[in-house]
Amino acid sequence: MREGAERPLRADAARNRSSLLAAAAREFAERGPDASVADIARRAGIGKGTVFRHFPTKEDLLAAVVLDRIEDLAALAARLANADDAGAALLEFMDEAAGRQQQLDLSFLRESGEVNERLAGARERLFAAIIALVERAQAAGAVRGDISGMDVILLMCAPNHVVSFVPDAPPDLWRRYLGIIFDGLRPEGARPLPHPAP
Amino acid sequence: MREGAERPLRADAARNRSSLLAAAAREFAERGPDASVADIARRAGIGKGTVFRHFPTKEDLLAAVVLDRIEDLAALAARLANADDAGAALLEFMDEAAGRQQQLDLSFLRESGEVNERLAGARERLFAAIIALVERAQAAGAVRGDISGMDVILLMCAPNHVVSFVPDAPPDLWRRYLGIIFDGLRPEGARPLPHPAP
DNA sequence: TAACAAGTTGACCGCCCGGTCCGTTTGGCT
DNA sequence: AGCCAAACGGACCGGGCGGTCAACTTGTTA
Repeated sequence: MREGAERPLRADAARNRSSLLAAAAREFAERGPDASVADIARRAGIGKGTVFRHFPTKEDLLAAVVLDRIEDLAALAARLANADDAGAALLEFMDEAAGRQQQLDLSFLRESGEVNERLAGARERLFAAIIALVERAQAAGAVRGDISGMDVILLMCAPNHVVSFVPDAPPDLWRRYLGIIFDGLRPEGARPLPHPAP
Repeated sequence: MREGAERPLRADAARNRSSLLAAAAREFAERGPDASVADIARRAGIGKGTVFRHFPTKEDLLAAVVLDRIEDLAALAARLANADDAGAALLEFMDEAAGRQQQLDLSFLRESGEVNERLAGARERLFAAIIALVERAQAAGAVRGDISGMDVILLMCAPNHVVSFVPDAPPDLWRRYLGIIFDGLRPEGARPLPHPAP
């Protein structure tokens, strides 16, 4: 049998796999990366052993969920890459990004970075797409010049994190903080920044 | 024996208590609120049982550390309350706040909120002082009008959090993101915010 | 339909954690 | 010095975690 030739999953296995991924996505989103495998399995309606048959490690499961998110965001960024209003495109990207990954914050940045080959690749593609969005927005004069793409990547999820501390937050309060942060990215009234970008 | 009349600690107990608090502060700052009690005890050079003699619960220990931070910040805010330049005072407060509590983020906002009476009181005093700083800065025209004190409280620690995701971050990279966020609080170029303050 | 590989399962393992307990040590008072 | 309450410390406990395994079930293929 060749390396790349993967035999198709059995029907029940494929069904279990997809409900497992869905359950893991919900559970990680709600409880963070420390959600227990047993809870995820229960939520997916499968046994704990089955989880480890599909993913050798909890970290691999998390990486699979994160990979989905990354590819989702990369597709979004690609779709916005040629928008007419580059500034609005960047804002829309940050808005959608924050909205989609409620709570599953930047863990995809460092977590399992070297563990998973595909994940590292997808992350690079996402980063490149974001950087392109930022540079177009800068060229259009919608974003200050002393900002790097990495700045946007880092600030992207701050709204969700910030909101996670208010007890009964309305579900779109994060938009308020995205608004504030995005205003900080605008050229109007920008002060020189005290430290170079990473 | 009266209620309020607390007998003084024995000399060794007082010594242990303070080194315990110091170790806990360092350990919580480095590893987050999930730092283990055993590690803290080892770092303080005392037995695990001694930790629980001083604080009945790990959460109480964390609350004590957090209380220190809160009172520290409240004193800072009080010192800046009458500064000449109200805008600079607010910026300095956020700068110092972010700098002092490297990584021990906003947990003090919700964690152990109702557990500890003193902590809740100190938190209210800190909040009031921050709100006063913000209102003075607004009156001076240094901060946009549609911002509440709570916004500043929530955004205060975002720089630290954001920076915690970059692998080998220089120790004052957070200043960059504080700069961006603070620019977002300025009146110049502010767009209307999409959601009311909490 | 018969037979087998692929898939499933929950009991089980080792580990680490917060918290308890009691035998031991030690500082303060007379 | 001698006493004792206060303080100490580490073995210990119960619980939950990630991960394993061998017995069992099921989809697929001929």
